[in-house]
Amino acid sequence: MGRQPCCEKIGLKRGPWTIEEDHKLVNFLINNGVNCWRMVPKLAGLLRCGKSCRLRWMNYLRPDLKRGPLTEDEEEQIIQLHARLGNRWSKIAAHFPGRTDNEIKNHWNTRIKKRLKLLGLDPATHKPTEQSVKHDTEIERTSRSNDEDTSLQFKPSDSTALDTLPITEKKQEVEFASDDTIDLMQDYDKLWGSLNVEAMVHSETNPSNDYSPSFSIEDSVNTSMNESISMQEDSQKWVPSVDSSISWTWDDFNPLEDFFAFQNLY
DNA sequence: AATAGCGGCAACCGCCCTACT
DNA sequence: TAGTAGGGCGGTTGCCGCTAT
Repeated sequence: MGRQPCCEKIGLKRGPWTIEEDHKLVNFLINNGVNCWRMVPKLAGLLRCGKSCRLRWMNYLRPDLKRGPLTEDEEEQIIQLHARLGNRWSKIAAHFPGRTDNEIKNHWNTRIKKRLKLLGLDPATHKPTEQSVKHDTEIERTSRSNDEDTSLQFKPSDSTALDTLPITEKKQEVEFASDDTIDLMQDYDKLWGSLNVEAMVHSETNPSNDYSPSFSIEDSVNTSMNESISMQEDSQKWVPSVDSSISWTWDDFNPLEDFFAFQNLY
């Protein structure tokens, strides 16, 4: 006996959301908040499944979303977190206020995976591929024979990250961070430190692409782990009181322009 | 100018987890 | 304690726009 579907799919709309649907959903959530996602489409007058509404809101319409490409700094953090957490995208996303798990997952699949492969690392295991192991051994031998090139030695810059985690998560993450993983994290620092990877990747994959993040790295750096955790907690509460907590400053949010343009029609 | 190939990303699917009764 | 409903999550799909030919 299979599980019942989350909703009656017959007669429901699927595919990309229209401006009008976005407007209805945002309007409803602002005025009413959400107690039960299943009821949202009915009450908001949408021919969508409740899950679809939730997804649209969480991944696209939420006003606290940070739009724009991920910075190099964020990418590095994602790689380090992935080494500890694996494909637990929501856990990883929790460290990046304003970023969604879907966004990070997509970014991982489309860009970071390639980047790691270029570095000779298997994105799934974070272990060097066979070829690169050979290559690495060569380098290791050379650097050792050339004597103590300290520039290649690991500096544990990320060693304090775990300290800022909640105890339960800390336990979970420490369990995941095997010796192998820690070694790999050390390798990352070595690799990132010694290579101008960004330039390399872009010159190989898209020479004309001028990679320029639309916001400063400071944004993410200034957001400490503690802040991200408190925001994570806040995000559990804010939806029901959405009307009081939103400051509508979706400057870069294209659909919003359309949303307001749409609203002017009334 | 047309079109095939490719990459990025929004959205869907279905299983898992948790809270509630 | 067991059963159930509903939300959360990760994997996957398919569309759209860009680029190369």
